[in-house]
Amino acid sequence: MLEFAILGLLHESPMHGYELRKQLTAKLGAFRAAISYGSLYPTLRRLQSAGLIAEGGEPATRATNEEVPLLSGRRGRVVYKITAEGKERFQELLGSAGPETYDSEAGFGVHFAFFASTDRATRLRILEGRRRRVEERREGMREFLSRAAERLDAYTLELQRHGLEACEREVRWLEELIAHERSGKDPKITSQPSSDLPRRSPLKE
Amino acid sequence: MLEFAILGLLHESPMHGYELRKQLTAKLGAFRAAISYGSLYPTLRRLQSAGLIAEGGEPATRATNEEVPLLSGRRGRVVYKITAEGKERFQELLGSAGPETYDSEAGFGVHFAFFASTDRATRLRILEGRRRRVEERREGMREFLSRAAERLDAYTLELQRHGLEACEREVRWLEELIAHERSGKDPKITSQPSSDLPRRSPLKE
DNA sequence: TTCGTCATGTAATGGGTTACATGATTAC
DNA sequence: GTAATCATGTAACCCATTACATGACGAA
Repeated sequence: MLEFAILGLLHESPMHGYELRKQLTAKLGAFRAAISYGSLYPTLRRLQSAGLIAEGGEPATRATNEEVPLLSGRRGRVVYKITAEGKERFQELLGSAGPETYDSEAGFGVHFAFFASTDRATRLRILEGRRRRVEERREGMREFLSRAAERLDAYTLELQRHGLEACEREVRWLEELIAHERSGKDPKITSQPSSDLPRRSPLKE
Repeated sequence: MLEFAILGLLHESPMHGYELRKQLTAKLGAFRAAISYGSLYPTLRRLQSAGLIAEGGEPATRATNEEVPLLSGRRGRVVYKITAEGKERFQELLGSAGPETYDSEAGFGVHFAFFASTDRATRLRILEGRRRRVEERREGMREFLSRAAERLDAYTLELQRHGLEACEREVRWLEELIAHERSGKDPKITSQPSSDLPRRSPLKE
């Protein structure tokens, strides 16, 4: 998961670890807490050893100022960039549709977060796979609820009901997204019909 | 988490490992996948070593038949029961309101699943603590969305929006539960107003 | 000069999972 | 007799976390 996310971000632009964590927190924040440095830095090491990323990228071209921040002798930032093998690996992970892609919130979430880097066919495959999983889960809970409701205490029941509702909502959400993919347009912003937030420009793909 | 859940279930009735897993899956299934035996059995060992549970309970009195299933010489089932120290520990965990109780889905979920074994004051404390956390998270996402929306691609944005919505719904849910606790009644079953599922009897407490 | 935040890292630990191994019991 | 499911367990691994340690840089 971390590997995937790091490759995905470095695919967009070179970055150092600290910045990477901030971006990660932003990109994955919807379904996951911030990752720790104790996890991030060792992973960067591992990716570097594996040849998927390398030191010495030019950090994202920020405007005109920004005169190379004179980090001569000191420990300073280590800017990483993705390598050719890294890009290959990232594409491989993007397209992979194993159970890990649908099972966990995290697995699906990371893939979704990088949907902008994939083609429509892959997006549809993943969305449909996820929908199937959530539907299975939903059916399991429904069946369980109708069979065992009388043996459960009120709180357990309420928890179950809440979980079931979450499944139902996720299925609806996925269905909208699937329909939208099929229609060939950008994912719509469903919550702010009269929002002051700017509409997205077409996806690069 | 596992420790808590095991103690909670054995508090209700003695059980062997396999059965424990099934019950666990049922009770925690709303927010968590089934736990593995590779995790369950070692934990049972640990709890036994710690003196919180002990071998040799009478499994839940099931009807009249059930002539002690002659497990004489073989490996057979190992039925565990909770000890006095175990009960003490369970009460301690039930009442504990550290960050782990609110932060993770799992931490809150386990506590909630055993709400029937707690007093109203503890329930309220936990529900309000959880609400505060989710509100914080919600605010963080709102702020982020309004600040950074134009720099995000459509999919990341949609993921963010979906996450925010989930937070908002959870807060509403918690609010209902809190109001209900304060009113002094059982948690209502909100989804099946004309359900054929039986209504719950008053909570034991 | 001190505080916040930027920035990188290590060691110990945690809390699980998967895969494997074994065997009894029940239903067909 | 054979397949499903009940039942218990171990070993290897995974993917992270927390706590700790270090230090530079900018702003008050």
